[in-house]
Amino acid sequence: MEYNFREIEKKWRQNWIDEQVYKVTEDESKPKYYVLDMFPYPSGAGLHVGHPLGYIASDIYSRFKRLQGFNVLHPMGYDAYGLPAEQYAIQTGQHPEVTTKNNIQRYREQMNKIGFSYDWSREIRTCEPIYYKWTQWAFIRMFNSFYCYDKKRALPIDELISAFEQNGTKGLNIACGEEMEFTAKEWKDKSKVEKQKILLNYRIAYLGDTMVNWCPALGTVLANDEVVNGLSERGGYPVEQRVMRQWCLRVSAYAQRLLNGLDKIDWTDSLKETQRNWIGRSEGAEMAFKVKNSDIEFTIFTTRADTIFGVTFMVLAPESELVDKLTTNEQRAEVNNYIDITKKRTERERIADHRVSGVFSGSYAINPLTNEAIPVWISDYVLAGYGTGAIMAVPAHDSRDYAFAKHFNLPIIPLIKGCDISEESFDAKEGIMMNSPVQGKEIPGGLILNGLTVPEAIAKTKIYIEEKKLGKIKVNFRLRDAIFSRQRYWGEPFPVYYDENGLPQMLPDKKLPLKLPEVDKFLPTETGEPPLGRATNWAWDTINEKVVSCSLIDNKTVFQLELNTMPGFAGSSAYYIRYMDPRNEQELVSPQADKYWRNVDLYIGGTEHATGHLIYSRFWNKFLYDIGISCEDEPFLKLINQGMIQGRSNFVYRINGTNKFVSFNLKDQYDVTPLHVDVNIVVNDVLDIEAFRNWNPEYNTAEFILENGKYICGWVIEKMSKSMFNVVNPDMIVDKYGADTLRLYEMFLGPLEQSKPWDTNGIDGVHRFLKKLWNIFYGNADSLQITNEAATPEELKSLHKLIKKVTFDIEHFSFNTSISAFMICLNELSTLKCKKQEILEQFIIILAPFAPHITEELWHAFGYKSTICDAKWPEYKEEYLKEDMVKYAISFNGKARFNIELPADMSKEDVEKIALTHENSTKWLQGKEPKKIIIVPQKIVNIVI
RNA sequence: GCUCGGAUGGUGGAAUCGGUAGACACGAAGGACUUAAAAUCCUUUGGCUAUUGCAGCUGUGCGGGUUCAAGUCCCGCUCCGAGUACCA
Repeated sequence: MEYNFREIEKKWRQNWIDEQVYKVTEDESKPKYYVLDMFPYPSGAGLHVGHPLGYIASDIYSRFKRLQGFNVLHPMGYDAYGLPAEQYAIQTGQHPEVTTKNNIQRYREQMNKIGFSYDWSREIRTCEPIYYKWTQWAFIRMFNSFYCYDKKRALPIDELISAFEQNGTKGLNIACGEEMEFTAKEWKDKSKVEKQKILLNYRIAYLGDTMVNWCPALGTVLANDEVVNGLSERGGYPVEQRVMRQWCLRVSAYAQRLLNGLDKIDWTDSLKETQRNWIGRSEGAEMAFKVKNSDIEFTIFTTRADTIFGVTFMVLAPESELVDKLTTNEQRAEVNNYIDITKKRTERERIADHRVSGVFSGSYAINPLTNEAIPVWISDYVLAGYGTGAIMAVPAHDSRDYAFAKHFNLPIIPLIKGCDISEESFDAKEGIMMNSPVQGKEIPGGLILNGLTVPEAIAKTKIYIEEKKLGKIKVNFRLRDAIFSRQRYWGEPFPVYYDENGLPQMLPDKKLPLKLPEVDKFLPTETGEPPLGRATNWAWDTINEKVVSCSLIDNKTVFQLELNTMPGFAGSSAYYIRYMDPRNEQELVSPQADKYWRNVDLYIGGTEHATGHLIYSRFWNKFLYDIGISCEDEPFLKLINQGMIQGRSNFVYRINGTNKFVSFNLKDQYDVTPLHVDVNIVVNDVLDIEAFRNWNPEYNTAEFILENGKYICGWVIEKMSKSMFNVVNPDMIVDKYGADTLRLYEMFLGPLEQSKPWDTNGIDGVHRFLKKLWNIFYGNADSLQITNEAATPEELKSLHKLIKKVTFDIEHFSFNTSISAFMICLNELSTLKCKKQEILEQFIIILAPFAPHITEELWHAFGYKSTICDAKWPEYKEEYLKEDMVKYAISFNGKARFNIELPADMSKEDVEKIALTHENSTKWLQGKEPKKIIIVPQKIVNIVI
């Protein structure tokens, strides 16, 4: 009987759906294991062959864990809100919901064909109200919380209000936008509106004025990656920097916890490092500088307090509020001119173009350690958003300050003995201090750093600053708060309306979800409002607590609802929690479900989410942990990044000016143009000439110059894309070879975490393996050719070697090597002509996670029901693996010379004796006495002469 | 610039604790079966030298080092990839 994979796979796909074998529920009798894939954005192009890589790996792991007796939660869903569907809607008028639904259906069909063991009853879609209700709910919780650094957690905002009422801001160590100070009395005297405004400075979800990329032509804020060279990625319109009032999440409050948490989780070092860099903790000091002839004082942040004696100027960011205060009348015109110029430059331009620019403010600051007056400059190399937006410049020991000083001819004072600063600054934190203070400028009782090493100087300066109250030790983070508003249609609406004072108010929980309204077009309004401004029913009636027509807005009881929507990461930040209890309408997750499933044990996905989703998710989870919803502080215990699958494009070579094509190895003899050719009509780099003629009418009459009767194509690795004709669709592979072959092949391609090109050149190998397996069972017969004879030691050894290897490999996510092991074992078994059920049964079980369809069919042929229900992962037994004879390599001075086979239980001394007296040994020893003999058990006997 | 990876036959890749490098697979060459093709099976396959027979040398990007023994560990480079970037 032939291996008819099409029929087998179809049959079992249906059976699994009918029997609901993948449905899981909380089961206290079994240990839980949660395996999660990063859910996809359902794009119009469908899945290509690169998408399933991680899904196959996680599926193998899930099935493996299930066979080991774990209760495995393995869900899938869709990150359904997003830009492409909205852009498509703008162009075609097609509602994004319709496009999204169609795309989801296609994704689902494609995934079903690959035989994944998802519990589809738990499917979630971020754009469905039953799901986004809880995104909105969590947002309201964040609005009603603040972050306390002392308790290291989020707390209800009411606690902050009572703290203000009792002591004002005294003694509070809490996350905020700008530092505020007031007494309890001052607080009580403030109006209700003022109080609300102050509270926004502390809420975890807050409305704040932040610098954004604003694209006037598109009428929306753009994310950094949507802006290319100062122009919008879509349409190429200019983008400007603008301060806008936006919803933000105070992610920065969690910076230290996000950093600490990395030590507790099993992620790759490189990914942890990426997150550490992104969080960017830097320890330093904040120091106050007085302005000469003024009572103004400003603070700067520095990690090099030790270089204070080398400060020769100060620099303010152009956006800093201090600029206006410190600019003197003589300099005002010049400063304003400079500010105007920098405003027009986009963030991109500033980053791309590092030319030195700046302007003198006219003011001088007083160095608190030397009492010298130093000029205050303004330059765009200082960023408003980091630290205090002001720096002390030490040109001798900072390359940017150095460039600035050289350009404007400002003094440079070297502080490290022997450093050469004629060409560039000396930035390293090493060496012995000098000029600190400069000889002859010592202040009685002042700080002296001369002769100390840099680390000693840093420590001493910090202590001095604190003692003299010149400043304080401060830890700064690069991690910034997340901007949470988008001027988009296709996203979660905010459960927010604006009251008569323009202050945001949350909708009551019981009225959630606030559903996305219908609009006539998916564009901004004529007055520049976001698309939701087009909705006619988008006002909140506070009396009847429902959405009503905008025409009823009176700003007394009926108010405007928020017009922004939430960004893409809103829905993906806590989806893994929702899978635990996806249909619960009363709670985000029931405490029972949460306590059972806890968090994700294994998360597989791409590395591109390192500084986005994986930071937001950890933040979101920590918040839910603080408010008692999630019982775990970290959401993803182990994380594996699957590599990207690149395209492998094929080329044909057309002789210029003709319709003649020359084979790859002969092309150098002609004047040719390489042309992309559809990889689907090329097999092992050999062109299917007939298919090529039919591929494009232009090539109907094409002629070919062949080598060895074949047309060989050239190839190159590039991104998988339609325009390169290198997109390979998984459906096609499933159709041609079957899902099991696709699964095995994608794993066999190479290490999971490595990026690699898709290349079907080796797919026959794994397909042959499955055919060979089938032939062991059926051969040419139509009935099973299996016996009940007892297995021989050789057969048992081959099998148990395999069990040991595959168990180890799966646990280490080394799927490519386990497939090799299957092939080796199958070859051994066919050499032994093994047809024994005892052996083959177990072979089938361990292959089941990799190739579920064929194994299910063969398992069923044994008379069992389903590997998913009645199979158990076998344990290997060392006793079967024992070798009777051990091969020793006899080596002289580390060079292996010959092999001998000796009984495994022979003592070291006897092995030594035999090795030395072996006839071949005398040749190498030449009568000399060996200096040393080293025996590595079961491997090598090394004789040192 | 900084951080983190990587470099092994014609190709994808193995070598899990420093122990006979090249498993497994593809491709290629030769052979068997077949009217023929497909499918299947067998042999060879890092390079060089030798080949009637054994065999020998060399070899994991480059240059050093440690060790009886290095693809693996240490030092110094080269190249490639990823992330990040005026973060004071």
